[in-house]
Amino acid sequence: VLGAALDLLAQDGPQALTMRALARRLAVAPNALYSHVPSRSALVDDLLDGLLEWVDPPDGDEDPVVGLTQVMTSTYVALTAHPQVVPLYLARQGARGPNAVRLGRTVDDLLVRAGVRGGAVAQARRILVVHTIGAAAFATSAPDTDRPISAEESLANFGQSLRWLLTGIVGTASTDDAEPGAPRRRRR
Amino acid sequence: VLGAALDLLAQDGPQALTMRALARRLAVAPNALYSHVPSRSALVDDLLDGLLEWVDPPDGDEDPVVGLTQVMTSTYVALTAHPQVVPLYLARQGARGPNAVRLGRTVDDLLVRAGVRGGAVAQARRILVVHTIGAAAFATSAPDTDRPISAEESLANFGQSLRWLLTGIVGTASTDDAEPGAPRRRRR
DNA sequence: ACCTGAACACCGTTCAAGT
DNA sequence: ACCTGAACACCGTTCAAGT
Repeated sequence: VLGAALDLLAQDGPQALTMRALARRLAVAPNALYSHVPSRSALVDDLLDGLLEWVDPPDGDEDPVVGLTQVMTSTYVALTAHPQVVPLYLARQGARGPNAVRLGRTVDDLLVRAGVRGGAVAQARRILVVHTIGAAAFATSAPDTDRPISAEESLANFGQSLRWLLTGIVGTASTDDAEPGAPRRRRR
Repeated sequence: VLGAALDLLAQDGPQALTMRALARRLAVAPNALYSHVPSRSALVDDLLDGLLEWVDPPDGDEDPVVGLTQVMTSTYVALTAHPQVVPLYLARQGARGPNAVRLGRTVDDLLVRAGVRGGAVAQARRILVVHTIGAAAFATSAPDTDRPISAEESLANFGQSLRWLLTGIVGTASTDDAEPGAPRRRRR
């Protein structure tokens, strides 16, 4: 149905995802699509939320910082796995579908378990989401002035910055209302 | 000339910035615009780089971490001051004009002065840029599930996360190849 | 240098009608 | 439920021609 839209995206880029082109690929009249999807923007929304389907939820019983690292990294990987979708994601400025909501709740839970309290939870979540989408956008964009960056490098960049952010987030929380290092289960 | 494009953007949103609408506003034929601008995408590029004109360059002799905070915050402010332009910025995935290049060099200089070395400079710059654009995008986007966020809150979010990132960046640099705190000019 | 008229090859979407 | 034909109101861009 709308899996053809993904094919079209992967093949010809986000620019080429038009209702008419999609209809052409499915060998139907352009307006036939409106029997399956209310509008082009709804189609894009479905596409975006569908991508988040592939994000692994963490096991639920490990160190919350490890869990956060897993979720955000998994999101980053899911986004960068479909480079052509990321620009659409940016144009929509984030997804609003059920998967996006579910993911937000998961992150909030982990933040709470990591010792973040009250309004800082939403703040920290927003920062993490911003950063992850932004990083995915840059990783999947054409290189500007620099030499091209490998996928491994991009992932390393992301991992590094994520570590810094998480250190800042739980560090602030723990110095405010917990023992230093308290959220961690074990020391190594 | 193309200041009318900014007016049109501010008034009717990024969606409405079309060559034909712009021509209508200027009371000329649509194709008359091609005497002033080679194409629509060139027009958008000029718009984006023009926005970066407003970023304050730091004084050049203060603490590099303070300088970085100033530059990135100024960039964030410049971006959020023109909310309608930010989506275009995202669609283009960053600017490639002269102002963008100049800004990149400024950031690199500050990073070097902060003790970051070699390949970590480009990595750190990329992270900072990603984060700043991402934060501006979220600040200027419509609220999704949450209650609306005030401009002050957004700026506070950004300042907080920027502090964390900078701590991570210079912290890593200084523990690797410098005395702890060495990049700082003075202690308070 | 800057503009116009006319045209080309596209868009998303709707409406009425068919099976 | 799913499709088609025809139409509406748009796009960006080009070409030839005018001043």
